[in-house]
Amino acid sequence: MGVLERVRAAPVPKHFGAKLPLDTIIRDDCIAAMSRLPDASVDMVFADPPYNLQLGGDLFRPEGGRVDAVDDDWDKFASLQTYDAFTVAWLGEARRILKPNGTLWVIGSYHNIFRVGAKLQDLGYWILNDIVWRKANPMPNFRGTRFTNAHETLIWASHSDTSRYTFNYRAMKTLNDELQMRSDWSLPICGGQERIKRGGSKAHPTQKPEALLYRVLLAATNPGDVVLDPFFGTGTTGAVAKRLGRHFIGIERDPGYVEVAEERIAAALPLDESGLRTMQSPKSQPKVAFGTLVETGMLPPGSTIFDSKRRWTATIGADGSLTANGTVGSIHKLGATLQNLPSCNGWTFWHFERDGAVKPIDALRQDYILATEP
Amino acid sequence: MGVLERVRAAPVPKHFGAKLPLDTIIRDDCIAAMSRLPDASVDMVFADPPYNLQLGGDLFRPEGGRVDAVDDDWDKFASLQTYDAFTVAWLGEARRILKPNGTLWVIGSYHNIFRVGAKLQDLGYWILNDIVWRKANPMPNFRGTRFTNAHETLIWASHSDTSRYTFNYRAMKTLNDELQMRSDWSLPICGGQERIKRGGSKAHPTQKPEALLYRVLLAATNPGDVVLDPFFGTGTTGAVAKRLGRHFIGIERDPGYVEVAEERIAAALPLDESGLRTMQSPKSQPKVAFGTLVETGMLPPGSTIFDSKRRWTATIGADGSLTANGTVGSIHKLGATLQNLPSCNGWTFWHFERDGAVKPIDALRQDYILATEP
DNA sequence: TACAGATATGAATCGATTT
DNA sequence: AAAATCGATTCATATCTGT
Repeated sequence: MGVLERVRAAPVPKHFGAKLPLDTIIRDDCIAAMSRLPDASVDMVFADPPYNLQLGGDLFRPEGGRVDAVDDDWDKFASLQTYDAFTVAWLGEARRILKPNGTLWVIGSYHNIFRVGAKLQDLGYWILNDIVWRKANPMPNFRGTRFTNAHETLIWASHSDTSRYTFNYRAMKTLNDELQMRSDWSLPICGGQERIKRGGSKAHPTQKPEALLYRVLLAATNPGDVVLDPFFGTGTTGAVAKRLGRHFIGIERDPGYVEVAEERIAAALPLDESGLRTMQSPKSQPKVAFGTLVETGMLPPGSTIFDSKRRWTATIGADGSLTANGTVGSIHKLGATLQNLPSCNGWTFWHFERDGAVKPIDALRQDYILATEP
Repeated sequence: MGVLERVRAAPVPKHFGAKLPLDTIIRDDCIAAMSRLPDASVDMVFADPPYNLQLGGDLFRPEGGRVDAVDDDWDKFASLQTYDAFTVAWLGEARRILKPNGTLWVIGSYHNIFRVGAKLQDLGYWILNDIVWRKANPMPNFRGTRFTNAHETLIWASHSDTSRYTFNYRAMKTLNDELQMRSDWSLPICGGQERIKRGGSKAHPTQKPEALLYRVLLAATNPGDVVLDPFFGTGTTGAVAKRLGRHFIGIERDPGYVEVAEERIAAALPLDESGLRTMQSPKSQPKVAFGTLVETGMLPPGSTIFDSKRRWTATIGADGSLTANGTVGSIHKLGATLQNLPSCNGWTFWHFERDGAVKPIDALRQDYILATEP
């Protein structure tokens, strides 16, 4: 039940046999290392495999800086077929090692997650949920060419469709202020003090936040369970497992990452109550944009709104823009421009009419929030 | 350009030839109907394919690839392969019909979206974003055995990786209160007045909200574009396309759904010009050369401009060239050279002073455009 | 010290047009 | 076809710098 206080890179025996190398990092290729682990021996596999991003040339920020992109060799694959073969290989070994009632978690982005999801279904895994990690602070789309890529996807799957898997429903509900935990999780990306640095720059290009692993392990393992992470990196899974009283087995090929992970896990302490609280996601009320009221037909495009004294009337555009006196802008900006003020709260400035009554458009926003809140 | 006021189910000719059956519903199997549409003829395909993996039909039984093992999984694997064959069939036809610069949207859940995503990558589509439709009011998980399934996933993909697709960046930014639109969209599920009923119960089990299609069509089509929906159902795509001044082609096998869709689209009101207007990106504004501002005396030759921090000052030449520190170049090139950057937007980099206020020279360009617009 | 302002950065499949 | 040129584009958070 106890988790080791110290962790060392394990030697590499031919077989681990029935004895699992608990709370150690195996420094080896993930498939080779997995092949030496016994059947049906771990309770969970958490995997953060390479995404195969296929990035092109450099990307520059509007102010001139260069984006420090993932250009590591471990993320490069010759083709989609090569990536698929790699995926089937590690997913297959993981399923063999997983207990019949164990579950698999994989995280990915649109570059790879569809391939991973299809292959794990092919192998007989049974998908329980797909989880959206909604990033509170993603990198913007600098070129204005697509939607801001603001989330990653996790797949949660059991060994098979008959598995009696662990799901700590009550813990999740408590964690979510007495509401059922949903399939979309809002969490910040890993930064600040938590982000590990070496020589002034990030130790790993894709370090995951501990809050993410915290929720995964709390939801789907029990204390004392064994979690295998075949793409251990700098050991987020190991650090959180130790904090939560779960065992881990890490596999990592890169000696530099292993070294960082060893130090990190050795320093990790079981969380006390105060620590737990800080790891929970801030309850961020989703903001309602004016455009949402337009999309949902509460204020249809082409209709008009006006200020309380009807000095100005504005026509609503399909994108939620306003036009008045030949000027176009958002509800806030146009209100400021017309009044010749530096700023203006459009929600209280603009009004609409329903059944003879004139109300600020903010009332519609309140209606929307009330109608859509759980 | 105009969208038909009335819509009828189209007869089923052998071929549509070069003439598209615009703003009609083809009452037929989706793949049969698609096979009669010409190559490279539509701007967008929006598809909400069946999620049910237990497709009984023998139409797409994988040939030859019999599964030898006789166990409980046989049915499951057979149905996965059947679903894949169906997916490849309709995705392939859709790609043939799509213009080279057209885009595909598919919506699905974890049951099918990974298979669809993998197959569309295999076929050469290029994924631009995966979009999470975060349901504001999802159905709870009554048994408490999983996370509340509170989202669905859309994939947005272009015909190929070299496509020059449509993305109305500015309209999306306006719609989202002047912040870049992200890849996660919070929208309510379809209910209330919008949910179509027949005989007291819902006319279609998975009717999508119009707000979802509204955002999709506003983001990735232009007025007058043609949208093909091969799984038309009760015609949400058609209703929104008509409202937004886009053309649609619907394909639906079920006569009951076709009937509902016909009535619904006939009742939909198209927006007039004022409602259709969206904020334009500077890209589509009339181009103004820097030299024009010099010629018109807004920035006379010999006067100086500088960056916001006044680290560099440049003198304007008679031809609109700039000179600073003995270097000559365009507003963009000199800005890049001085900062030692690969590129620079001179319009926002260089500033001028008027009445004590410092403004970017782009403000002058806006003044010029406003003054000279008809 | 406190606060304001400037700077740095995160899994990114992130042009278009003319010569 | 390749190269040069034109020109459009960023949000949230953490840390550093200067007053």
